[in-house]
Amino acid sequence: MNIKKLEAWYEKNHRKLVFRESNRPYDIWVSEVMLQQTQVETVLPFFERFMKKYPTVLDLADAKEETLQKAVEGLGYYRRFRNMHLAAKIIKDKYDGKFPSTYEEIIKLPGIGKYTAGAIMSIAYHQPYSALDGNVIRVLSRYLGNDSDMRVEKNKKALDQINQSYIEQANPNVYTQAMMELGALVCRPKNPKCETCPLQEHCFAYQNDLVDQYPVLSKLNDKKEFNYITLLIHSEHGLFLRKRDEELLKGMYEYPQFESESINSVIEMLEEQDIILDVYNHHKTYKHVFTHQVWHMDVYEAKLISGKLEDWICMDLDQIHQAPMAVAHKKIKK
DNA sequence: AAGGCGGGGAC
DNA sequence: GTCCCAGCCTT
Repeated sequence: MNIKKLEAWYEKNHRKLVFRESNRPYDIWVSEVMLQQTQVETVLPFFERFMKKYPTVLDLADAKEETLQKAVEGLGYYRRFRNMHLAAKIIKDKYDGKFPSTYEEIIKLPGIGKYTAGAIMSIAYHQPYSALDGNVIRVLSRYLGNDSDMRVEKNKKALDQINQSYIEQANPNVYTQAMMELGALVCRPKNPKCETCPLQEHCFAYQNDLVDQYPVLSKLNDKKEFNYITLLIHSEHGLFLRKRDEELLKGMYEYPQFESESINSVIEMLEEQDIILDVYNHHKTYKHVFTHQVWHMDVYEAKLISGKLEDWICMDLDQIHQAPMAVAHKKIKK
């Protein structure tokens, strides 16, 4: 690979991104975790607010769980930030607040896998460690004409080793960022701009007019569909919400909902638990799509006549505004 | 090795 | 609307 040409392309064409203006490992870490599964444009405002709120790893370690969740509300994959919080506490307690500087220590931290560890090592510490994300997989599989399924771990590992051999010949800091930037700006999933690509001369896919055949990614399983009756339960002091305890959207607040297709069966089910509702309005039907699930939410408004479930929390409008809530329920609005 | 885990952007 | 994108962790 013509690494010199790649690096020159990067120096001339890369975007100016706030999280690249710092070389603190903390900043690189926070941005890379936010960038997992998430586009740069989406991350930008979150990163700036986050850094104002938690300027150092010690501020993050001392953060209140719900305040932190609220700070990342809307980014999705919230487990990332529960792990980040745990890692910050480990850095505070075990590393005296100083971000560890070896690959072996960094990859042990919760929420940091091979990619993020490689990104921190190369970008923040200028060490030659491969950081193979989706962008780099796309660039390399096209460049090399590698048509193996990149959802299969051993195929990814083969590409990772090639990437490792490249970064050892490069300026690690520039190389990692250049490959990701090339994947984002030029070697895009659709409508790649091959005519401006610094690697086109030796790119297998481009030279053979096969760019749209790469990377090869096997299909994901179908999504499971769920029908919910979702309740906006009014009482004198506000609405009832509950805090989710299951892995999906753990810790986020939601309106009580029950897996069912009819409001009447939910009313009956609650009556058996001595909860009497006056359901007075069918608000709207919402659909929310996750990676592996689809929720169909039939939303009703009700007045609570008597009783309540253990996990129902009455909140006024201000409290609801403060509570971290996933988009699935946040978009339910009157 | 496979499945769970959100949300947004392109079209 | 439909399709596409994608690291880390648990099982």
